[in-house]
Amino acid sequence: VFRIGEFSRLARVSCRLLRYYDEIGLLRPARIDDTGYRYYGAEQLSQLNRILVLKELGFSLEEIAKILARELSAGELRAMLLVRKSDLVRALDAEAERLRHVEARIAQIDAEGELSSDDVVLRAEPETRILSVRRTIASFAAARELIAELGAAVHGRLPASALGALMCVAHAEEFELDRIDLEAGFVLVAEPRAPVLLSNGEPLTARSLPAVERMAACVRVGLPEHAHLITARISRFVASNGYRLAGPSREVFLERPRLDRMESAIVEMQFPVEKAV
Amino acid sequence: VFRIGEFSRLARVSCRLLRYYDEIGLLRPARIDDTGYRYYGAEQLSQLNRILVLKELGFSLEEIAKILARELSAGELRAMLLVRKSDLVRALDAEAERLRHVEARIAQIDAEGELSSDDVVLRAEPETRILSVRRTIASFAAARELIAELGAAVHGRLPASALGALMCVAHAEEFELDRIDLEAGFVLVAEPRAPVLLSNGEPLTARSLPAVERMAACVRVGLPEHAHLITARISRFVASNGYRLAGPSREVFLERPRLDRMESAIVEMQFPVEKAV
DNA sequence: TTGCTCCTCACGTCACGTGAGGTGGC
DNA sequence: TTGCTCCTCACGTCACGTGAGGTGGC
Repeated sequence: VFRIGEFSRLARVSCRLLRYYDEIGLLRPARIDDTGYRYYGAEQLSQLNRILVLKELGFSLEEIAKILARELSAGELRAMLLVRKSDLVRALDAEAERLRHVEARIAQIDAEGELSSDDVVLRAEPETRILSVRRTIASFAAARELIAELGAAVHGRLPASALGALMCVAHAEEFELDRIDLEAGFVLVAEPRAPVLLSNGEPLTARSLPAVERMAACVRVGLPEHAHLITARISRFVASNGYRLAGPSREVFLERPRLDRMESAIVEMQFPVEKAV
Repeated sequence: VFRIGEFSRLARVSCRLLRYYDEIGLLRPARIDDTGYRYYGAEQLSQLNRILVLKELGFSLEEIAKILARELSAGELRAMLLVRKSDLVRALDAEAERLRHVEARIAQIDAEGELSSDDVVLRAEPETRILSVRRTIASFAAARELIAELGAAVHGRLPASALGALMCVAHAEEFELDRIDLEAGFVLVAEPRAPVLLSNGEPLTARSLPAVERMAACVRVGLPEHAHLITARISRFVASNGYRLAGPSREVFLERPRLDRMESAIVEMQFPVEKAV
């Protein structure tokens, strides 16, 4: 029979852990004398090892208590293990990706002498409903006109609360300055009840932008003409972290833009990416 | 300029996070009015994204604050990233191993209909100094005699505080009941100052048992003749989790055994294992 | 006036680690 | 008596989540 100090040395755990497990009722000592000293036997060592094994498998102490009390069926245990397994697989993937990011940053310091404090974030985007038109246009000025038209079409036709941010989707595979395949529209918070028409009678289309698992995003302030700076930054991020572009890019106007002050427009540029294997 | 709610939606973080970052001085809003409302601008969005990027890389908020304040050189950053990288590699390994353990348990439930609440633990053992003799013996009774001899040799020759547990090391590759290659001795807490001799004049040897990265261990109470039950349990653990034996096994007597009551001896059986690739 | 948004506490999280201050046993 | 071991609080951890209870702005 062992006092807590020796028992903790045998089991290679801390005294605090043993007192804690006693406190929560997970592992009670065989005996506690009237001075409060805890005494453990070999039986407790087996019990403790069982607990440590289950802890290693990823169960919480609360779950372990239930398992030891045989309150869980084999089926329930199996289900818990399956959940744990898929969690582990996901965690492994995420950790491997993080490792690549860390390696990319080390390479960056080695190549450039410093860690550029980038603001390119990677995140998941859910599916989004938008109300839009798609056109091939010849200049940034034409894009600006299209946006103005959109604003006019929507004005008063839809409750302000039904509309989210203004956004553009760049569909062209190759970017040509005089032939931009552009979709422009508004994020929809609620579906429109009636068709919305442009001044030329052309209707806006409500459709879904697909969900994107990995969206590389970066905020810029300023004219669309300056977008290539951000594009370059994102490209560098994408390349150095082992991704590649995977679909049309988006520009989300975080504030409703004022056409006379586009130089202070706040835009998030978004590029869908995927692992380049 | 955005209030906290809209800003949190744009950045896809919680208001609580923004208030917390304000509280710890990591990201201050552009302006706070006299009612306490926080106002954020596009500039803050970039800052926040930088923070999120660094958080993703695994830095703590405290470290991020230092990085943003440019209090760390590129060299220091590189060093931190290297540490982070090796942590990640280790974590990946450990997670993969945990995944195999979980899979083994699922397979166990599928095969046996229940989760045996095993008490086989896996742990790292440090190098250990022991004072021992090695002999080929013909029976368990001979082993018992050897242990008795050891106890007599040590009695009074070494301070009790210098001696740890009694232990045996089973060196034989193949286990033959009548030719057991057995090493028996005591764990050394302090080196002996003078040679310690057996009754026949043979000296005990002080030597180091190598450190073992993965030691599968299980406690048993009872006669050494019953050890095969535990051995079988450990073998099953080893096989079903994708390990294989890697070196001589050990028996550690957690309590100094009384030769007349070996049936209540408390012994930890230890088997070094390695990944079976 | 009614929602909606914002505010500041303040507790909870999970499994202990780490003292502080004091007592028991040889 | 002196160490050594044990005891019970009680706070700290890390980065927020989650109410409670109340106010500001259109």
